[in-house]
Amino acid sequence: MNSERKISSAVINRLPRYYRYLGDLLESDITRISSKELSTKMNITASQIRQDLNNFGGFGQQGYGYNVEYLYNEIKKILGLDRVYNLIVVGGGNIGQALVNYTNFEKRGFVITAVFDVNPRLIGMTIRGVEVYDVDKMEDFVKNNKVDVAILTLPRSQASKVANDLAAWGVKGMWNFSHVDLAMPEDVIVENVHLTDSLMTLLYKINEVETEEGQTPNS
Amino acid sequence: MNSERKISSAVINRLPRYYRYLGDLLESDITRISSKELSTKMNITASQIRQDLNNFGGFGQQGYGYNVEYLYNEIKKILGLDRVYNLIVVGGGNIGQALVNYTNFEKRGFVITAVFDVNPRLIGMTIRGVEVYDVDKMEDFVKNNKVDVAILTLPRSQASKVANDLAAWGVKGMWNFSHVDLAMPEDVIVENVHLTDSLMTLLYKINEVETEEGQTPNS
DNA sequence: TAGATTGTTAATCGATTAACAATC
DNA sequence: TAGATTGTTAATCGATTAACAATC
Repeated sequence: MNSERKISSAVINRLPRYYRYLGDLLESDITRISSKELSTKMNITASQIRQDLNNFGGFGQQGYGYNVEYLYNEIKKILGLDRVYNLIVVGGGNIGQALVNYTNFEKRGFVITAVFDVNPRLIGMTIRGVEVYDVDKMEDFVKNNKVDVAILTLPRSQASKVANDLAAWGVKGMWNFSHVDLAMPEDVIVENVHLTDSLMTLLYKINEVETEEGQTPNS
Repeated sequence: MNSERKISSAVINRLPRYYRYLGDLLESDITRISSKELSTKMNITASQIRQDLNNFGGFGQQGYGYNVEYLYNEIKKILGLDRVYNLIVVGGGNIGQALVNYTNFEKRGFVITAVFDVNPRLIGMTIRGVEVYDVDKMEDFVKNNKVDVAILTLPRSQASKVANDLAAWGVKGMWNFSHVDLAMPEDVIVENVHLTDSLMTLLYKINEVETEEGQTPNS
């Protein structure tokens, strides 16, 4: 609640996973869970769970564990999921369109309000009710509508310039699917989704396993 | 080259980024680079670069630095990118289709050979030349064609069962876009792309910055 | 009350950074 | 040769795990 010390990225990255598991428990009508039980389900240590949660407060009770619904809602608040966010998609290609069509986002309160592209064949179209505008309308749009996050799904060559513009116009969050690293002012947050990199690490690990097996017959 | 000790995930996750920067340098006709220069470009320490690379061998030369083209090709080999991989997409929805349409994959040697879905309206269709089959044809396909990686872009409810089947049929790599954690045998590698989780951590950080600013006027 | 389980401090482990001798 | 920069060892830092007193 009070920002006593900075929470490490490692912890933050685990929060959505806790949130998901607690949501599942809630759906299974489980009302309480101990860090021990949750640790078994999630394949992490109970110690880590308790340490992680205690960064944000004491949500449990000795001898009892955690109330699932209460903890779920607390994590929801911590993640800031108790309100709606407005997002725009910049780059109406494959991935941009797929994200607009992903209906689960809306259910969670992530609302895509506009798509921007340079392609005249896309401009004026509507994707699941969301209009595609010419990028030259973007400045106006961003300045006249609350935009929490820009989803960058445009070619590498254009991403940096566009991100700089958006940051200058006040957008504080960049969800970056473009295959470049963005240099942003420190009050602008960038979260990268580098799909190609992700696939490459998978391939590395597949080959690593194959090599190991070749060398030491029984793992 | 020889698997003396296990390389940590932290290192592996950085390899694609090195590869990308070296590729960019190569395109700019830069022939040599020191760890110092590269560290400035990449915003990491020179020490980390040298440590990372030395997990795989000594690719540099004292007093000179690293030959860009040589290092680029070495990392390419380390990542296993010197050959072609066959992938299948399981779940022909938005994201599945977007990945099939993403032409950059093919250029890198990631070839999508088939899409599987349950939806009769998709089955028989062709996406950029790739046929969509009924999932009940999947076992045959996997057993008769080399499939390096299955891209899982199906609903949460079905993902675990399908992944288990695929693993049983010999698929060693799962690129998992479904919002569940998969429990696989240890010779099967899972790389998760949990888009919702990624967006949630972004939102957390945006709110964190706003709070800080509210409390301490000048950062 | 006794048992269970938290919150938290201390110990361990691993990853990053610094330092420097080796050497191109 | 002198200067530069690596490869590698040692020091530091941070994150994870273990332990246990507090307490429901």
